[in-house]
Amino acid sequence: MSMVNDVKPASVAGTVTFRLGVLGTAVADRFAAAIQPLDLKPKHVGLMVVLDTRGAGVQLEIARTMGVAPSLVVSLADHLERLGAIARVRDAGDRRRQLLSLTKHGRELLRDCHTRAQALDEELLAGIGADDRAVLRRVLGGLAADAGLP
Amino acid sequence: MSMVNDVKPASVAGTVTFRLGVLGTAVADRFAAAIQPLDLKPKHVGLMVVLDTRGAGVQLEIARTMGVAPSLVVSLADHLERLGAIARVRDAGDRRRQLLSLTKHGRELLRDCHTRAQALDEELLAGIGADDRAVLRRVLGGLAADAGLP
DNA sequence: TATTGTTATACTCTATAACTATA
DNA sequence: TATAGTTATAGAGTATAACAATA
Repeated sequence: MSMVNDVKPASVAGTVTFRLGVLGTAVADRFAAAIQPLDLKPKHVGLMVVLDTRGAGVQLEIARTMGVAPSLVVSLADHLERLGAIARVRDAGDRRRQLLSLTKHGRELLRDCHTRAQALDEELLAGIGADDRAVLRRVLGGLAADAGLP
Repeated sequence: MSMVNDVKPASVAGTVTFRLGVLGTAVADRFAAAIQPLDLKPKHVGLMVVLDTRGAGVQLEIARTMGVAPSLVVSLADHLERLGAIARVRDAGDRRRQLLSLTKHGRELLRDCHTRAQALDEELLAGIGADDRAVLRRVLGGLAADAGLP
């Protein structure tokens, strides 16, 4: 049996739902500011992460994975293509399909995003001990997996 | 010394920054759907939480606490006032100021939001053990406090 | 003149719907 | 006729700037 009780929060402010929502918004804003010099927004990074995780993909499937409208994938991909971060190639077997894949430059950009995100992690987690950090990473990873996110 | 190493994630997808951003957005969307029947949006709840936590307050200060523009507090407060969730009273000492405070109905609404958020917590944390839940709640609370959030 | 709140306006993000090309 | 992608349009959310009332 556990030494730690799962005490329910006394107010909405203490729920994981509310806290994740508020913190997520604040953190996303800071991440957006950190990657602005790269001419990227969080959703661009999200698309690149999908390509990095699942390999090259077709736009409609990427839209489903990201939980956004297909038309949004078009504009995100347009921008990333202009930056030289992704390549768009027609599927020879079905010429309606566009296959998106990360370029070398795209992988470099993603690496740069990683560095910047790690710097924000350091600020964010400055007051958190190593054990708690590890639990946080593991639990957030599990929640993301449950939600079908990369 | 700790038994658990603070292993750095190998890609941006594994950073706390990225995961909080993505999860926060997803969770906020679900919370928004859950409170829609109450004619509330997450920012309305945020404003009520500020009033519940810090007591009655002046609009400009509330805007700073929430990290939003003062003009947004006007429209949020307009809506909450129409619902009968808050009262707006002119400060007698400085008649420029409006003092916002939760009404009885506002506290009831907040209680209802709490119930709905707890239900989402149960879904969200279904696969997480009690110890991990407790750590998650504590760490998220700490991060929120560090960020000056309620 | 400075400050609080409000109103007017504009911008960003994103979705829905119409359209094109291919199957 | 159905599907992948694109373009056009519209709506939500929010900020900035102009304005009004009070200090």
